[in-house]
Amino acid sequence: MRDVARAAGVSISTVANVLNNPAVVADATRTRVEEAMAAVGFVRSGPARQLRGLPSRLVGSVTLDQANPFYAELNRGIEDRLDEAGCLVLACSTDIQPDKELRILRLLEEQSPRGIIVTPTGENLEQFEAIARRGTPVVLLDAPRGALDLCAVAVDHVAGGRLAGEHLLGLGHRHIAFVSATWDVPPVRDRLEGLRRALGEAGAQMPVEVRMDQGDLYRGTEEAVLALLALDPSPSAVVCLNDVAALALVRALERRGLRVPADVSVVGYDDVPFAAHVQPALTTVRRPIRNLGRIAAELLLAESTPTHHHEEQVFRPKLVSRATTAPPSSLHSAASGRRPR
Amino acid sequence: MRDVARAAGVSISTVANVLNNPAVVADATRTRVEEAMAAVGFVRSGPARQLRGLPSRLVGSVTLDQANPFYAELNRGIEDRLDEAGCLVLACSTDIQPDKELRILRLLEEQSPRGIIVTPTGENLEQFEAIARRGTPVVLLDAPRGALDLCAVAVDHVAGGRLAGEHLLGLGHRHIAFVSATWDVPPVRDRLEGLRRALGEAGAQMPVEVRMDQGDLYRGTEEAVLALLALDPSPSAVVCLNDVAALALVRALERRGLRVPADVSVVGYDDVPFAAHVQPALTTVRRPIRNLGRIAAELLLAESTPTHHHEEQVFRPKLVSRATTAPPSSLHSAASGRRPR
DNA sequence: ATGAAAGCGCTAACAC
DNA sequence: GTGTTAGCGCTTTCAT
Repeated sequence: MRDVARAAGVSISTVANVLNNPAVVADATRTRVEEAMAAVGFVRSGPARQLRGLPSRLVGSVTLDQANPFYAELNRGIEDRLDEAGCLVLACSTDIQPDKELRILRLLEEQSPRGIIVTPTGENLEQFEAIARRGTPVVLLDAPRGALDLCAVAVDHVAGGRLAGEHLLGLGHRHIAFVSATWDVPPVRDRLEGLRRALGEAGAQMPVEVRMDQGDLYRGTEEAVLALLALDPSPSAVVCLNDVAALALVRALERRGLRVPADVSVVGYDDVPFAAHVQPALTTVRRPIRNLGRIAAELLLAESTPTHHHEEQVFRPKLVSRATTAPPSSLHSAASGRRPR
Repeated sequence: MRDVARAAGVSISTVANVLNNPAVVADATRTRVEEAMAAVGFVRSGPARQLRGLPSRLVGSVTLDQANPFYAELNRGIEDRLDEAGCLVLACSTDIQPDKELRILRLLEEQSPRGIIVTPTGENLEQFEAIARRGTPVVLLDAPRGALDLCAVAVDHVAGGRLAGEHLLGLGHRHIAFVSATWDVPPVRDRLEGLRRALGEAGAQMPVEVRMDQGDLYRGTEEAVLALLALDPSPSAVVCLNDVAALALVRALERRGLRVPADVSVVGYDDVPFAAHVQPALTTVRRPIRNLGRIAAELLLAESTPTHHHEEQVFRPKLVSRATTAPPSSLHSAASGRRPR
């Protein structure tokens, strides 16, 4: 700004005025200053403005893994809304490691961003309240607000799990397994809980949980399939924690000679973009991914309005029936205690 | 820092010393200051540090669309390398709109980030040199360095297109189409160019280009398939600009009763994570996506070393032969001028 | 309509 | 070992 002022032969505050209050500046002066800005290649300093207390244009988005199709899509929703407000997304992945999450949150907080949208890795949600108290608004994603003094956008995963269960029950399945991951996270536990409730209320057998190592998608799914087949009675259907796992599982099942859905039904979760385009197309529990992101960004932006009250938006997922589910094979329904080979 | 100093009964510079030069501070004082920091809930101000000229911890990543599996994966590679250096990624999408790209670049530059990694939407690469001249290092991704005074990580897409062509020629295909998008971007043009060269050298018929509207994946692919079928001779194989398009095309082909690869072969591009897991698994031209991101981040970080020289890293893609390609059906090879119904 | 001056939170060079 | 001070680029109040 000093350079611009000198080049235009005016004071620094006049330059400031053409920037922040152009109406107050004489037309001739303004033009001169604008030309000077172009000539000098002037770029306003965000950090300096922030130091003066103006709102930051940065928003943190902390997800479990931005490469995962679900979070990639979510971040895009966040970006779209923030872009409308002239803000930028800081995309971070925790890999479900609480210490990495902590480190990232600290780093983010140091940038004094406009706020942070976070998908927590664990149960310890107080740390987010602490961040908010220190002055950086936090909105929780995929975590219930509970008693917290924060905004949240949540999905009723218990209802989602129930939806998956009821769909399979309706098709006649009685032995249903749940494939989870080696790590644990409340949204996944809730899906299993919902499935449990659906099966319990129908008097069906409780779901067996098989954990799949997603670190090595290939070996992990092979082992999960073996574990599934080793069950007695072997399940006629399996609900997966998400679509990525479901797709991998379908392939592993097929490699072992089992047909989906003829021999085993599979239901995914999320309805990520590829779910409708794989073969067979995934039956899945849909949540409006991009919109989740938009709403989270919306709540975050609203935090800076004077009359703001914290708010929770809860989404109810829907079942999308496609081609990976069907009634159980005669083998399963005729002799449910028998294991097909 | 003032609050911390007061709480610890020391001066501000002592607080600064425990932060930046802890060795020089007496143990007792240091502990006292550290306790005060915890009590006050002290968070260092990034903006203030930057104002003092210290390196920023922010790096911009400007891609065509961060929700696209290719860029999601790329950003993860960038994030992984930056994380090691304590830096954060600002993930932006241009949607291939030059004006949006310009706006985002400006916004990014205002944050005075450590640098910007950009996948350009167009041919006008001088703007990036201008940004670099103004002090924000830029590394080009998926664009050739050319005569530019910038770092770049590029992929030899001409070689990639050629690979796809040679693979299909080797299987016996002579009539090959190329599916591009409604927009144009140099990396895609290069793939077509490579394909052209391969076919030309083999004396095969030049590829026909069919543009697919990716805005509406469903209708876009339907129309693309119709256009493909309307060709005379109808192609026995098609090369797609990327894996997302390839997957959609395979599905649309199947909906029209054509089998892949029995009736038509399809080759994708990129080898995104799902490519190996769809059915039939995509034959594709692979580039090391995550690594591309890592290297780009690496080059960017290296810009701040004193002895830095701009550098270009060129990657040569590889063909991954999977299940969407096979020799042409007898129909095609017997009567190449005839169109199957 | 334009300019002078203070201060945001921090760092670094220097004095004590 | 600890404190004093100047200044990074900007905004804003107040004077002219």
